[in-house]
Amino acid sequence: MQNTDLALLIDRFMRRIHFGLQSKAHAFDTEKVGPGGGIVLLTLSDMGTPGLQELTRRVARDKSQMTRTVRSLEAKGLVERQPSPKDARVTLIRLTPDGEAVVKTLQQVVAETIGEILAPITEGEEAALKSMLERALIDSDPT
Amino acid sequence: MQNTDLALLIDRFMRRIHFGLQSKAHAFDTEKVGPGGGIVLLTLSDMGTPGLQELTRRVARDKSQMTRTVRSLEAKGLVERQPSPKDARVTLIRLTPDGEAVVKTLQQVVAETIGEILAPITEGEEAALKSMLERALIDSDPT
DNA sequence: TCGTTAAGTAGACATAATCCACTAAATAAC
DNA sequence: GTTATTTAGTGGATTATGTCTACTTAACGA
Repeated sequence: MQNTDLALLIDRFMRRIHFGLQSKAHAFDTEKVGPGGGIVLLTLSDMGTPGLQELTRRVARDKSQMTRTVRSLEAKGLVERQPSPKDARVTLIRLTPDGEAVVKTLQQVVAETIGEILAPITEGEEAALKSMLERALIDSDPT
Repeated sequence: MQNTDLALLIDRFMRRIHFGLQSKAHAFDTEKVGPGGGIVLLTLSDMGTPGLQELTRRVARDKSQMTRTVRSLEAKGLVERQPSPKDARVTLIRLTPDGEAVVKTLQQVVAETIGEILAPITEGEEAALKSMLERALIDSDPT
């Protein structure tokens, strides 16, 4: 039941990834999207065309923060926003072609970085890890 | 090689933990230590009496940030600082009895929170998860 | 002893989190 | 149908974190 160390490990792991990416950032983050924007872009490529609220929940950020992040991405031409035809309250967000291109680069660099960190882990274990996280996160909507 | 989603999963997982803890914070964070301070306290209970630099590397933060965090914990009487007898440059940091007490509470709440999130995961898998993270983080000193 | 490296501190600035109040649209209650 | 009540999104204000640089003091190697 002593799961505290797991939290610490996960924290260190996240920071390790963050660090690895940052050390390469100058080489690929040409749009100066930053970690926050990067996660949003990657998540968008996963979700398609969500509303802002949906997106916010998925990445577990604050609404207003997400508004600002998306605006900044929009200003860079990486995402588009348009009102939903079904519900005039919601704004649908989607990657532009430029955004897609950035996502591709991001995916490569992220995969490479994680690959380095997970070098001592077998592929089977890695798959197991993904599976665990997916199950743990399914409908764990912390609203 | 498409490890991008793993990074996203890990990010969401961290945020999920963060969120879970925060929703309970008012009930247990009586010292208003915050997430940053909490991680430092837990790490200290793991390390014993490290120097500030050691501690900094372990939690992967910035030196100067750590100085401030530790100072604030010291002001709350949760940690003690004393110069190392071996090297006059280093300041050793250690939990006070009050700090230990806070750590116990933290450990309980963290374990509980993670337990909730990891409910769909078997104990065996959880152990495997820890083992993986430990191996991945061993001497991955991103200095 | 001198130059260099390491530990810690402090300042300044940028980014991100957090809280709260507000508008507008949808939906539920009568 | 008109009035509450949610829900989506925005904006402001404040605080917390991250990041970079510069500086002090001590250790250490030549």
